[in-house]
Amino acid sequence: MLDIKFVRENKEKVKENIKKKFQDKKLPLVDKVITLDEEYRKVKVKADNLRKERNDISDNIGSLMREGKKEEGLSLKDKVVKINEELSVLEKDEHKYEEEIKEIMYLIPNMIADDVPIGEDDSKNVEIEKIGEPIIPDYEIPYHADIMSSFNGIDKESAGKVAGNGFYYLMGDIARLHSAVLSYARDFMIDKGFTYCIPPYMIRSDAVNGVMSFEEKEAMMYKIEGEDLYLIGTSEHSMIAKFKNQILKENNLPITMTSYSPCFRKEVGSHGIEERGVYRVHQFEKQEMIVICKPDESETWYEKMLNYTVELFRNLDIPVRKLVCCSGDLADLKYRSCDVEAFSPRQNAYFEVGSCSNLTDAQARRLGIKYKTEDGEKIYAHTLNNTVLTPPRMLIALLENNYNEDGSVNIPVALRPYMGGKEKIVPNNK
RNA sequence: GGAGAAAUACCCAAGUCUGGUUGAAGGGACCGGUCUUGAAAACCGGGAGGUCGGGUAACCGGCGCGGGGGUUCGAAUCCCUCUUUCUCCGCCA
Repeated sequence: MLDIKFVRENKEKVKENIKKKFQDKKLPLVDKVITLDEEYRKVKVKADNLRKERNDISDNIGSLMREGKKEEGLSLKDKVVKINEELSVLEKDEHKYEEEIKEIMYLIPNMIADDVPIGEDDSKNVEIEKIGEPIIPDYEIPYHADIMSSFNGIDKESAGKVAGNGFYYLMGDIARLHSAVLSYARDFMIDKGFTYCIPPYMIRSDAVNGVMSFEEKEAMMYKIEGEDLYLIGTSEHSMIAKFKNQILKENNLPITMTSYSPCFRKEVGSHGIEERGVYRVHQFEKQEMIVICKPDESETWYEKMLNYTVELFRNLDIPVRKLVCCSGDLADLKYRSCDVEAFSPRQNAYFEVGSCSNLTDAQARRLGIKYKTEDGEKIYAHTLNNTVLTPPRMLIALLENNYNEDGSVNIPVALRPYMGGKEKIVPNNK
């Protein structure tokens, strides 16, 4: 969400930005919101003046009553009644304009960084760096679900009966590996100075509306029947909403937190749920990192956060690449974003395992997250979020990159303490 | 889940019964000063948060006492509703 004043003063820039994002259908909204804003301010001045008049007369009545001049006081009532009649019309308009303006402001995308590559969709995303040497062994790497099966580590059939498509049972070493990577990720981020947090897994509608767009909500969020509660799609939702309507102290910034949560997603839309594997599912778990900082620090934090993810994957011997999101693939609140993709030796390709984003002050303005400077000035903070890692997707990368010809899977050194010291896990039938 | 109490500015807190000179007493913290080698204490003085709007500006105005709505000429104060906190009971991992 942009500042309406910014839109007023930078009309062409805002339009240019919309074009860059290939959302030309939103172009008329800019002029519309500027007109609405002008109308709104006109009405507000009128209404403010009337309210002033009403307050004055009412005060007057009060004084007269106190002095015992009851008749005189009561005779002024009619005036105020008339003012109130006039006012009730204006206030309706005032309210209407406010709502309309807010609605449009929610639709106008955040300004994107100057160096974001221009492109319509994710096919135009730009690889900027590969880290780690991809190794494709001369033996075949099975599909991840088949690797898991060989360990008796997955049961999607039962999950289908119990919960439906898009769910899974993980078992034995595979389940343990799942917990191990999460624990490792947690400790990794704690070592980077982040505060570990376990947030609510359900949030109210006002929190939901603060952290995401209406379309996102419809496509992602599960609602609890009969309650004003939604299952979170990522802990970022509860973590950022935590600071809603708060004025933070400057010396408490940056706030750096790493949160764990299960994530629930309807995955309505383009891709749908895949039949066999655990790549796209309704429920998964995630270690997340969020930063709330001063505006001039957000770009530095963005780089740092992105590199933390890369470092973590490298610690687990998984080759990755950074893929910068192009303008059209960037969600409306984002200033810039970069996906981290892990190498799949089975497909000889990279696949998405995380996403790092700088939302500048767009999310903070929506939620009212500010900080107070030493001079007493209140400034919207910048918010950033990034995936640390998400099993089960992480398990796909881990299993494929550490798969041996005999079907066993090596455990990276960093994970061994979380796996009872095992150097590798071996399929049940061997 | 049941019964009761409460939410006032950065913090504590008066005002709510009995609506009007209360946008809010008092204190703490804060800022300036006196004293002091410096600091603390004491004393003197100072301004009060947030947000929207008008104005080149000085400045002016609206909203605002947990959120939303209502009654009224007028609401911190009365009514409804939601949220949160506390106490007691029940239930539970």
